[in-house]
Amino acid sequence: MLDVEMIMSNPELVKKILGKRGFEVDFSGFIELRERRAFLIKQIEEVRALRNKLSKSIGEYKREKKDTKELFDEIDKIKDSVDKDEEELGKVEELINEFLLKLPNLPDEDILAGDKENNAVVSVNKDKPVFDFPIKDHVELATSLGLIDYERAAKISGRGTWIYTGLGARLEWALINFFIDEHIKDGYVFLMVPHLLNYESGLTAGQFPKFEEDVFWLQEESPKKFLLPTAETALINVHRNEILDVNKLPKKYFSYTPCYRREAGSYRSEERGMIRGYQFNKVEMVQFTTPDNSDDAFLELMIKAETLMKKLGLHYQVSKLAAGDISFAMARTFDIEVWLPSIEIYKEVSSVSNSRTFQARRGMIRYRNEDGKVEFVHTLNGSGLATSRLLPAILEQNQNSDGSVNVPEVLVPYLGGIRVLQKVK
RNA sequence: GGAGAAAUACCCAAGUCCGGCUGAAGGGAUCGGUCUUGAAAACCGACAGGGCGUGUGAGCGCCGCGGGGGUUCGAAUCCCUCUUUCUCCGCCA
Repeated sequence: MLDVEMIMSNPELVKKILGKRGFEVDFSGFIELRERRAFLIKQIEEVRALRNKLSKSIGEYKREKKDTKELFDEIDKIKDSVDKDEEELGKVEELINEFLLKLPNLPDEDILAGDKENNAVVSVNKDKPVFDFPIKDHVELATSLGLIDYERAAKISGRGTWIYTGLGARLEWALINFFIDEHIKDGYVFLMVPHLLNYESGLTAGQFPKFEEDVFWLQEESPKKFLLPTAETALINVHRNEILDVNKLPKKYFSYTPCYRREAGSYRSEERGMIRGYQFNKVEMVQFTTPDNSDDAFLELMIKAETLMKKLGLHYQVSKLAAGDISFAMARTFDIEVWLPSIEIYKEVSSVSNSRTFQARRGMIRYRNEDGKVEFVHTLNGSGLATSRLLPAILEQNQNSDGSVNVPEVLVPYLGGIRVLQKVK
């Protein structure tokens, strides 16, 4: 949610900034609605003030056993005059809200306008791995090493799914455990959250109303619930409708959850295997901070995500996303993209974002500053990391000519000392 | 899944039967002070927050007793509805 005062005081500026995303708006109708709202509120409140005064007098008169006829006559005069205004106000506010909920966040000043093509690589880790043998893609590697079973997954569920089998499951779990341990070391609080969330949570996180079609809904539940598309949706809502103590900020959380996404129509040919599925694993970090601390928090999340990648020894690049590629609720996003040698493409394994006050406004997530004033927190999130996408990259980047795969050093302890994934005889 | 009870401020809790002097008793916590070498205790004092509107401002007004709706001149209090929590029964990892 954007700041209404900002829109009202400088609609042209807001329009211009949203334009960086390629988002077209016309605020003229909105401004009229806001003006109408102010007018109606004034009318309604005047009548209510009078009515309250008279009602109070009736109470007093009755106690003193005085005649109240005069007061009732006066009240009769104003009795129904607010009903119509109240009804109109309700409608006006609904329209205002609807409009506001459709506006995406304002990209930060340093964010480039335009779409994907304006994403900028800001750093690269390690050189591209070179192979002196014909390489295999992760589907081939995972299948031949007995790590993943796609066919049986299709049997028990459907397309866009897979089963981690044996060592494959252990490798995936090793990644998750490694990340969990790293985050705990850094002082982040581990939360295990519900996977079924209510509408309000999706609204605060910024998924709704625009992306209601992108998540899985449970038909039977009332009120309706959806499967979380990322742990962020749950984590961000932990402090919804709360006023936090400034001394307890920043709050740092992380969670591991599967992420459930419909991914309707988004499948591309190179995304076979585990690159895109209806369910994938991800460890997610979230911070609630004061505005002052928000840029530092962003940097911290970036460094944390990158550190994990470096420890895994993978070749990746960091992209600063252009305005049009930044998701709806965010003001800035940097992606960490891992190299997949088989398709010669970098694929996102982490997305670190700052929503500034966008989510906080939607969810009324606030804090009391040193002066006792209540302000919105900044909310940030970052994957740390998407394990299901990492596993293919590890297989492909670490493959040997005989079809075996070297386990990243940091994962060896989590795999009971196994250093090389080899074909089972 | 069935039956019942409840939701009041930072926490506990009264008020709800019988609508008006209740934007809400009392206690705790917190903050400030007295006392003390310091602390504790005791005592004194402060303590509804928040949203919205209006005003340069002190302020004034509107809305707030789980959410939404209704009855009424007037609702914490009466009615409807939803949500959540607790207790008991059933089922179950």
